[in-house]
Amino acid sequence: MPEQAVAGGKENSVETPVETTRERLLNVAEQRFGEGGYEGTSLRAITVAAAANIAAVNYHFGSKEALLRAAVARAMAPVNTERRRRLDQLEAGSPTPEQLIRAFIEPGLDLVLRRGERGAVVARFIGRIAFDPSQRIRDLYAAESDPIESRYLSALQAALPQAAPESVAFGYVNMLGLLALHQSQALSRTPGVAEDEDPSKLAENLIAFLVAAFDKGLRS
Amino acid sequence: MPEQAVAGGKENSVETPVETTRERLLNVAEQRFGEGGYEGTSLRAITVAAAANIAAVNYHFGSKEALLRAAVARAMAPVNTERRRRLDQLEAGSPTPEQLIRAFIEPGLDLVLRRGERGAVVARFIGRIAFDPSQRIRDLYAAESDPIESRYLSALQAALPQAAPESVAFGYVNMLGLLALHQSQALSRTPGVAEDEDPSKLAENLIAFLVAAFDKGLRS
DNA sequence: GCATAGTTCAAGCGGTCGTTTGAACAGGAG
DNA sequence: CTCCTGTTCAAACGACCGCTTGAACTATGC
Repeated sequence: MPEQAVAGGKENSVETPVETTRERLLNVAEQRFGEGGYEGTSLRAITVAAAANIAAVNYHFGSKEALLRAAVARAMAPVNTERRRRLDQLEAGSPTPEQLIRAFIEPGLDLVLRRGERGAVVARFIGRIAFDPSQRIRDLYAAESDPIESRYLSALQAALPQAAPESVAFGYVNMLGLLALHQSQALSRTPGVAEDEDPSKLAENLIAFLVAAFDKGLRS
Repeated sequence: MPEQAVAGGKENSVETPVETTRERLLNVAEQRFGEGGYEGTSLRAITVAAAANIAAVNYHFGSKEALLRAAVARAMAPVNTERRRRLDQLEAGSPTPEQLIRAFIEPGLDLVLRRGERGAVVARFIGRIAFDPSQRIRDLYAAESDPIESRYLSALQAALPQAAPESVAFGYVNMLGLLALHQSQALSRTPGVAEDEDPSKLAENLIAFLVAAFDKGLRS
């Protein structure tokens, strides 16, 4: 069984980008959980595809749900980092609704759709988990993006002073839902749809759609 | 075991609205599948809650998936009927985008949210199945609403002659997604949100949101 | 009464689930 | 070499899965 040196030790003279069992498990978990959902995917299916023993899951993570939690955390980390960075930057001035919407959507779609097959797998995974049938799984995703949520809401409210707070919250929920929808549709190309060929078109169209709805579609 | 007369025979002199085993199974299936998803809900959990034997599922429906199929068909029937009725009516003239959006959203939210607890259960069930993690389950929902889809798309295109066909399709997908989102959130009241108290407000807000997005947010 | 068709039942089928176990294996430190 | 720690392994655990069986029960038609 070809395995490599452990992470704790000193690195080899040349960087060897061999995946550890832990990384392989997370990669396959992203792919399978995003494809069949949490309940619909067995640990055995994951470990076989990751060329790992079944017990490796419990050794590295502790349980199936802990594996999912780790996968969600890893997938969301760069998205959250980028969102925080953009929010920090925007909060210096008086951002428009479009700037805020862009700061929310683009890290979710660009960061993730522009990176080829692997990025699309991550996108689908995030989108599916965010709307998993089970409340417990959804909470797991919510916990991961919770800290940013309140910052966005108050920034949006400031950018839309004429809109009622419930309307801003309503718009935010819709923005979140549509982002998750298009993330979860990554990898499921429907022939003839323009967005499939150019992911950046999808982001622009979604942003335009949301900007119009926020500007004209929220009651005072 | 208190059971009632069979449907095949003559009715009693007074109408006895006692549910058959078949109906109880469908009712509980709506509730549980909408709560835990298809994979996350066992037949045993359903049959226990329906006070039925587990073999009753296979006797009345044939399999777990066939039970789901029957539940989806029954839940969608009145929504589809109402949508067809409204489309027939609108296609006589030259409907505006708002009229078309209303004809799509209201049967999905009104018909289903205005009928108390039971209607909300049905709404959640439909919304969840429409975006189930498993492709096979989603197809099952799609098959149920497929015939109407093309009629809506061409009516929308006619009402928005300046918009590109891909944009109309994009807007339709978003409309479908947002409807399913708010349907699936039925029964999960978040305190302080205005729409929770008055479901008709939710429909109006969603329609206003979508109308604005369709009118100003689609590229030519 | 008796046969018949429709429905319900307890019990069990083979299979898969998430998790656990205890031994084997690897590499570094003393 | 000998510990020691971290990792992987085959095997098995009990529980639960969807589904089937064959008998019992019920109401109706003759």
